Amino acid sequence: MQPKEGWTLKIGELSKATGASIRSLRYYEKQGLIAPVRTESGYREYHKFAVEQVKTIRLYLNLGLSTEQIAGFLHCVLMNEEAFCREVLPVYRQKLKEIDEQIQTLVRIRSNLEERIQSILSERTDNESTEGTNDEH
Amino acid sequence: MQPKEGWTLKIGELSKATGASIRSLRYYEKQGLIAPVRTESGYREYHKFAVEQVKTIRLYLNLGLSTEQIAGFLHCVLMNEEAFCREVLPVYRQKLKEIDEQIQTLVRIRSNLEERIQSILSERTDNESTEGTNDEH
DNA sequence: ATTGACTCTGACATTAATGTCACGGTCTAT
DNA sequence: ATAGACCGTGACATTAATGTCAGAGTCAAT
Repeated sequence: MQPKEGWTLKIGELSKATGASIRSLRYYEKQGLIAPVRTESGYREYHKFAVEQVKTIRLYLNLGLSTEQIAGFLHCVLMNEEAFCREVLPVYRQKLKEIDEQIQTLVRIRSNLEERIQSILSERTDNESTEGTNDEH
Repeated sequence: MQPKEGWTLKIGELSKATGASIRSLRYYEKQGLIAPVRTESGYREYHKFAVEQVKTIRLYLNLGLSTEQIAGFLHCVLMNEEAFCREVLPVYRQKLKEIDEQIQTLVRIRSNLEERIQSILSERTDNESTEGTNDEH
């Protein structure tokens, strides 16, 4: 049964669509990050939006945030329940601050790295004229 | 024995100077991230540079990099063995790419968050004139 | 009705980073 | 030389995220 129009996914389909393992999807659910409904027979039924949601979750996870941290603001970011979210404003602000810090940190690392690269490059062209300056990719 | 001039640290001192636990410092060593020398009696003796090194390590760890990944380029970043580092250039470039992606992602998340905040704020002043517009900090 | 692909739950395993505890050696001051 | 603070190793525990496996139910097609 191909996902027809704007429909629901079973867990295996969602897994393939997002790259997250089935195991992980169930884990995310237990952590309160996604909430599929259930069919009569107990199968998980995911809204099509879940694809984006899960991708977002994985993205956060890759940045070193924990499911707990993510859970702290994800229902607001993902679902559009602004009304419900008013009380959550300080949380947003806090997150914003944290993200800013992370960005700063990354930028610092980035320029550090770039400096290193530059210094290697300049030393190289210094000693060995131009040999192996090719990008190997 | 206070660290006099440009001297060495024992593990406890390094721990206090960096915020990393003694346990973690030993772990970093086992992972090949730092290499203190040993006194006759077997005590670890850290160079004063180790303070910066460890801070850098923790920074990377906080960004979700593993000790293994860090080890992959840290000897180059930390020690100034550029000559030895030439072969490691592609690794640098790869990292740089990853970091750029992470930054991009974060920036995206950031503006998403900011949008949310704005929309909550505007909705609020929309409905309730000016009540509770105070920052709760 | 039977098969095969999919799903469910639950349990156990694993990896990374860290904590903690036990037991023993070291260093310094008294 | 004895105490107290520090250090060494090794073992076991823990947390987070994920893998894997077992036993059973579901669904679709034949």
